[in-house]
Amino acid sequence: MNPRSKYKTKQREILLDYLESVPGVHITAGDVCEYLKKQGANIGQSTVYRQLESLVAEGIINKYIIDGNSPACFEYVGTDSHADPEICFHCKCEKCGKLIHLHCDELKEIQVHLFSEHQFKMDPMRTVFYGLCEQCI
Amino acid sequence: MNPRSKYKTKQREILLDYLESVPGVHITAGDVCEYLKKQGANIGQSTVYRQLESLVAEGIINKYIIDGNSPACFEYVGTDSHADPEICFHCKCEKCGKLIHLHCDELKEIQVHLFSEHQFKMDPMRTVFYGLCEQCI
DNA sequence: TTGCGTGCAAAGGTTTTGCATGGCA
DNA sequence: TGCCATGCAAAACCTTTGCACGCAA
Repeated sequence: MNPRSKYKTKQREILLDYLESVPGVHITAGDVCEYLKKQGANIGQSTVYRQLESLVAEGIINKYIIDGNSPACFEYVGTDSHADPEICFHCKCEKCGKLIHLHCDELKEIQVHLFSEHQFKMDPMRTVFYGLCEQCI
Repeated sequence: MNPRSKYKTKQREILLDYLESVPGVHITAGDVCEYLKKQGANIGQSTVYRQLESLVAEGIINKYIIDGNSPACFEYVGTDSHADPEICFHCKCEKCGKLIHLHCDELKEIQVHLFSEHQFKMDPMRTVFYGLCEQCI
């Protein structure tokens, strides 16, 4: 469950606090660095990238790639992995950036289909549907 | 429809011939450059990138962004714009990194479902299913 | 002749990595 | 004490851009 967070460092805590304070907002690694510098917490950019990578692996934040050349976006999604057995799917609007959480049984059939027909075990936590939301269509 | 191809240059023709010869295959800009160099057709990489961009805009090839850091993938889809463009879905193995592309009608129903039930217009070009492939399960 | 396409090199920006140091447990 | 995390700088990487030249129409 916690592939990387063996140590609880000051830097990790600061970073996590910040991400937690802006839920539902997508932030780039550069944004994080800039913000931290303003706060006087001078954390190296390598650390920021490495911690973000860890947090993604732990499922605490999500990583979104909207466009190949723009920097990746991160977003806090919480730590309640143990409490929620419900599988959650994500839709990300490419235009306004909105993240939509879906709890839909029908979508679970994708998993079944991919597994039985294509021998691919899809991971709903990591998979994001990109497209346009209701308002942006 | 043809935003850029005002001139029909030798380079464009060579590039298009190559792409046309490998339909349904994912190719990166780097792959193209390497192949062309082997063939003795020394086309500058700027030209490759610029032509690929044009061809995407014209709808002759598709561009897929699988992962933020890996290079973008291109795929020939043909010039018959009136015909039904073949939609391609992608599965990426989180373990071995293998990319599987699927041409599956059943998966198209996801699009329909997401649109009719959740008012979300999913973009297959950008959406990637993450999980584990047959060998890595 | 006109001006788009090309090619080279260099820049651009994001992310990763090497290595010595520092800090958590 | 042992090992992981950090930080700095530099590298790596893909892609874009500036500019002069060449070529299609």
